Amino acid sequence: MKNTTSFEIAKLCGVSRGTVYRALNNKPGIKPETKEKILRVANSLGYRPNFVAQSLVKKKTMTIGIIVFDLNNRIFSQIINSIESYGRKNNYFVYLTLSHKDSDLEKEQIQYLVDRQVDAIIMMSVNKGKEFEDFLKQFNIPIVTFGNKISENIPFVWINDKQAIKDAVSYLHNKKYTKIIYVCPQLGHLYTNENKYSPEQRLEGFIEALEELDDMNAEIVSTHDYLQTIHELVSHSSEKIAILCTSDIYALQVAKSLKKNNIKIPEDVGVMGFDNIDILEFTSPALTSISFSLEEIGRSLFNSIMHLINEEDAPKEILLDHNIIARESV
Amino acid sequence: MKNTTSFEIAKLCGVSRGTVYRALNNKPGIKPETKEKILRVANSLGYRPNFVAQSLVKKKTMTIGIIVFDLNNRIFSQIINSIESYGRKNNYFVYLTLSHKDSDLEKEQIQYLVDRQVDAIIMMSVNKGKEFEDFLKQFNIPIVTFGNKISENIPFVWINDKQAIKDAVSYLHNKKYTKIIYVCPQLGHLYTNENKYSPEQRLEGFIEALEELDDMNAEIVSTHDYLQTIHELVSHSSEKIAILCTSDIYALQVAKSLKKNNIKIPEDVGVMGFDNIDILEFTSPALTSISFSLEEIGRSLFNSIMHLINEEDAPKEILLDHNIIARESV
DNA sequence: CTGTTAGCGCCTTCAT
DNA sequence: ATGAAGGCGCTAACAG
Repeated sequence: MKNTTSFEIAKLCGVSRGTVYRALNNKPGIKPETKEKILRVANSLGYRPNFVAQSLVKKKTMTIGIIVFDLNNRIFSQIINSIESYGRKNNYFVYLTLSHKDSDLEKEQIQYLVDRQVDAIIMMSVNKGKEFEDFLKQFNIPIVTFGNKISENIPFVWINDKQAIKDAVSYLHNKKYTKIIYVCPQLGHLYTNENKYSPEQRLEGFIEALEELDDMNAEIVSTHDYLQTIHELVSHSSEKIAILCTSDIYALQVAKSLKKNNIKIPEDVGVMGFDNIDILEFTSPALTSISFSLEEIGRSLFNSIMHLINEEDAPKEILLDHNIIARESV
Repeated sequence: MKNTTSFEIAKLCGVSRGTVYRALNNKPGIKPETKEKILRVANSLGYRPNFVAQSLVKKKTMTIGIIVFDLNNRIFSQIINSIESYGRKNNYFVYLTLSHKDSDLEKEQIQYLVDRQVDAIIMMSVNKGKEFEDFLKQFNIPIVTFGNKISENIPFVWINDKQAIKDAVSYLHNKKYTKIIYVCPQLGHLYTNENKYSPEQRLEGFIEALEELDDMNAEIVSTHDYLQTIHELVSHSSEKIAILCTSDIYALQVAKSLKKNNIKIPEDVGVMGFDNIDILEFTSPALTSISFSLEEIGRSLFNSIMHLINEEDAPKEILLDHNIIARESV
């Protein structure tokens, strides 16, 4: 069963397609009676404009492409959830594509999104640097990023990672901890080209924070066997130690490992996470973490992308608020 | 900067668009030399076919619409993750749309997806029943569902909820529990039209399981203040009680509440969840739960939808395996 | 006010 | 082996 077209309505009403178009799109210059008749007929036929044809001629698809690593990370899900909601209210639909942290795949996905004429792209990218920026420039399409900044020239919405870690250190300092074990993903591999802007910023924040303190010792753990390393560090020390993790998943892992070794949190050692994922309250002890609003990040991303789509400027960097959610683990 | 079209290539090569088309699409009936030349020119111009134009004429957009409640539920994220992966390998893109459990919104989203000419829809629906089935039928578009079954006529991929709960009960029975408190969402409201197929199946499974056992007491808790209710049930009883929750979130909530009241798990009372979300191992005690592969559900959904798109039959019901992940809470 | 016409960029059939 | 022409369904400028 074919869809009815504006042409069929025209025939049925004994008018031209131009007139039908005017009626359907509230264009001026049409007699009220004919307009009404056309609308009535269109309605009775269940007429729906062909969106693809519209897109073709208008060169606008009312869709936004989103690229993230995957949906295992709750952060991505929640940001997408937020973008989708704002999108819907503005008649934008969302293409969801995953890069699986594969830089070639990511580029491929961008190419495909562009092929499909999306009006804009929102992404957290694996790629980075000038070359990638040029790659993006060639498409001449609005792009907004989050999490990992690509360059100063591409709008970026996130939190102030550096300050967040500084705040965490200061929080721990106030709690009289004398040593912080900082747990983060591996950085600075020369052989990888992965964009690790966010973790890098956090590490910088950590180092800067330490420089401002003279009564705080520190250790940075980023190896694969970090649990083992931490265990050793904790065992052979008489200091008051806090373990500051750059993601809640690390923190949960650490807490589990400590408990298994009968090390008490927070009595023996403190643990702090980052992201404030939704189940922290269910662990015991409940984990202290750094929180920020993913809903707001989504809103801000959408906001910026709308500006760009409308050929207005968008801020090159928007850093939203974060705050420490104090629970029992530290 | 405009995109190059096949027409421009034609001009540059001094051939017609038809010939360009043949070259670009590996169609027979073209001299190798001209083909090569066209391809070379196309390549040097960075030619990319206009996907929208293609969709218009082919009446195929190579996109699948997905509708779920929202992305707060990890289950949805993971299923979508899976579908996206299979989709990508087959050149399908995914429109992600959320219904927020709003039945009108869900219908609207379906309409919009159809307007955008998606090739198929995969969804977990809020709507149900004959009327909704007819609503869907009118679009004449491949649809596959999961989680909540709409009707016997619309393909459905999920697990055997009923059997899963039966297995859980039998597992608890073997563990010598004499009473089960079953925690589930509110069901059977006459004034709501929400599709609660999955929770209903689970409840039926629970009731059937009980009927087969004569040494098992039970209590069903589905009120909003279930934590309070449970607390009372647990306090005033000398039986060996297990609390069987139809979702891990309930189970976590219950466990937290019990711990707060100094009731020990599993010594004083057992707790069991459903879904086996990824952080159960981090709680203490680690929660026993019912697990099933969301990756497989995604794969199966995609598989069925491909069959339907290719106008082949797809099974009306596919129930994948589940199994109990024994941890410490029961 | 309404009709005509020419695209958008691609696919497809029919001639040559 | 190639070209010409019509069509997908809608938009938009121009006539009348």
